[in-house]
Amino acid sequence: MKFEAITIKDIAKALGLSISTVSKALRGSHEISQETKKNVLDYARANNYKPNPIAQSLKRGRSKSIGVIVCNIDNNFFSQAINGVESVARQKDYNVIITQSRESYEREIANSEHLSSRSVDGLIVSLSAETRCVDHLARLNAKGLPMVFFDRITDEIDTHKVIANNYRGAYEATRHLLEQGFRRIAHITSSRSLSITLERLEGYKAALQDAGLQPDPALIKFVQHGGMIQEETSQALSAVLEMDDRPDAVFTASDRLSTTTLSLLRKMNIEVPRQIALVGFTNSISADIFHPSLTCVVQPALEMGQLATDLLIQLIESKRPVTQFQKKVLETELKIRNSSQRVR
Amino acid sequence: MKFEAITIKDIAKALGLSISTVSKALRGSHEISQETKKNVLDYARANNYKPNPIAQSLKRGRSKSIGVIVCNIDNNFFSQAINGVESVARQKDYNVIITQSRESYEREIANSEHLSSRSVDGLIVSLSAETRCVDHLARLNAKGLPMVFFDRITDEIDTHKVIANNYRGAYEATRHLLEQGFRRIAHITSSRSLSITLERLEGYKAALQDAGLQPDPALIKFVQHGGMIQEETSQALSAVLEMDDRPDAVFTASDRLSTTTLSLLRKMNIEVPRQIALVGFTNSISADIFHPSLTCVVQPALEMGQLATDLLIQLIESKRPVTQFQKKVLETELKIRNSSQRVR
DNA sequence: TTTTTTTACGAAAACGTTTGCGGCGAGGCA
DNA sequence: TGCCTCGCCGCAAACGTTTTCGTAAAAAAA
Repeated sequence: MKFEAITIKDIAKALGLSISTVSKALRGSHEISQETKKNVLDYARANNYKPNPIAQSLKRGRSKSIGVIVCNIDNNFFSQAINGVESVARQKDYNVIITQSRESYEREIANSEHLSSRSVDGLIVSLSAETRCVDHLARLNAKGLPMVFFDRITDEIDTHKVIANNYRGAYEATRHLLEQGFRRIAHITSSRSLSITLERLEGYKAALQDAGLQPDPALIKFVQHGGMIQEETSQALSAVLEMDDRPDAVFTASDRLSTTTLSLLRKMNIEVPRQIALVGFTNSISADIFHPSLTCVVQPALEMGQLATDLLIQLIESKRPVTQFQKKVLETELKIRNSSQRVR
Repeated sequence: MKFEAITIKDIAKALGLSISTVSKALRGSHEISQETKKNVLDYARANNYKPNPIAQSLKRGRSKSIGVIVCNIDNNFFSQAINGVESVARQKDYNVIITQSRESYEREIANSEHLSSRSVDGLIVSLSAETRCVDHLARLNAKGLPMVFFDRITDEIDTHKVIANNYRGAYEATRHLLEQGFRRIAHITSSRSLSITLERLEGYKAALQDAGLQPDPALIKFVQHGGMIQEETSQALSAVLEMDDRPDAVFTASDRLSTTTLSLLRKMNIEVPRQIALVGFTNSISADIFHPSLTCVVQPALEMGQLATDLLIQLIESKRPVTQFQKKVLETELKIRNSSQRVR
């Protein structure tokens, strides 16, 4: 089962030229005559010659591919972001290798090492919920592997970062609930170790405080695996629902968390928003057909993916070591729908 | 910005051995003494030696990577399927390179050629909605590139195929609507050229006929880009809704089509299922929180991805040319929810 | 004409592996 | 002692490129 393509050597033999001449002709070198160039190019086109990218990679020490590590591809936010990555990468002739950590620290390490040994030219990373230590990535970065973080970033590695304005998104979501008249707003969020968790938590707290309310720690629940394990979300939700002074609204901080919470509330026959209101962070394209339609903070996932890829390729192709890194913050959008409407 | 790792050559130099001895020791060859092997292995481990996969690819003519072509990763069915692909591939130490055709014939061709020139060892393909001719894939397959089709397959290329039992899925969905008392059931489906379209259409028709009803061609609408372009879906839906003898139920044949249809009905203020019932093909994990919760045919996406990958790797690693190909058909599951309940 | 420059090409090394083959020393056998 | 076998290892070619350098012949300058 061998798959053989035409090589430079074949062209050289066919045209009675040397390998190096053909190579140079193909790359348009000035030291080859117009006539020879034309001959080579014509022959190459006619025989559908495609340079072997593996040989090129070996020779050039670059593979023209970038690795992506996300927790989960089966998630609206990340699939949209990857869409963005893919579009930019393709346009600049890079391949994309996608891997999933599934919120596991172990798998994140394995993936990063595997990708680097596969000689990707750079990495686009969104950290797993379990990750507390980023040494595995710091090591690779120190060795010269360019990387860009997006969404779930870390302060410990100095490189480009792309995030949504999580603070503002959360602030506005919470303020919206407050404006609707809700007073006890629970916050169900992801693992404490994630940057997005902290940022969104701060936005939530600030909105409460600006409204003269004191954030109640009992109303803040951390879900270890970001909603991937339904049982965890269920426990967090039950905990706040069983409180004596039950909250009148919930603000969920991630995609999976939001849909799961809505689903659970429905199973418990708790009416949204009459008995409890809900605002979530989600990029689901179906949020408008949920029951009730879900008010949500939408992140510019596609743009984030594109921007991260742009920055990464910039890093990869930069002649001299880059020392000035940027942290791009893109605005979110609050889509107000029924799940947050006050019912009188 | 160079990223340099330790090579066989470094090990050889350090231990005063030849390159070939080191290589053989690392691969556990019998012609190397136990002692030397141990030395080499120990040194390699101590210095975190990782063979350069690019050099190995070049030498061995295999890249240990497989390419995937789907229309759209941002789609529940496909992201789940890719999940399956990734899990099996990873386990067998293959890389996965994912590309999207976005339902474009051109992009499908470009992707397949790009992947084959990237020397993937095999391809997992689900055809685009625009694709009518599969010569580009047939050519690659004839040249010896193993491939497995899933979901949207073709009869024109003889290789392994993995599909859901679309006929039965559609049959049961339609029968369910009939049992609920609906009589005029519209069918909104994808491009005529897709295998899934035909199979689901046949199931739909058969159920009607078995119930003594004659399928009405006017009730069957084909949407060219499988729901990717909302306007097309909107037109198809409007067409059936504006009929004098308006249908009392709709059966949508794909993921995006189903969510879009529900969304559109809602925007038109048409109550589901009171004014019109709906059953869809979808793998959305949120179908239970839709308004109304959506009765749907669920495909075993994960298993399909896993199976396709198993078969592909089998093909890739087979010593002798495979001539007997299988077509695996996995059962779907009908999840009955509110959108198909008869309201009296 | 002779010398210098330019043009156009080829030889060969290199990227990091794998692998067939040949060699060398030691031990076994006659 | 001579021959064969066998265990262990190194040499070198190969995978398909890119790139440096060398070198003919042709063109320009003297």
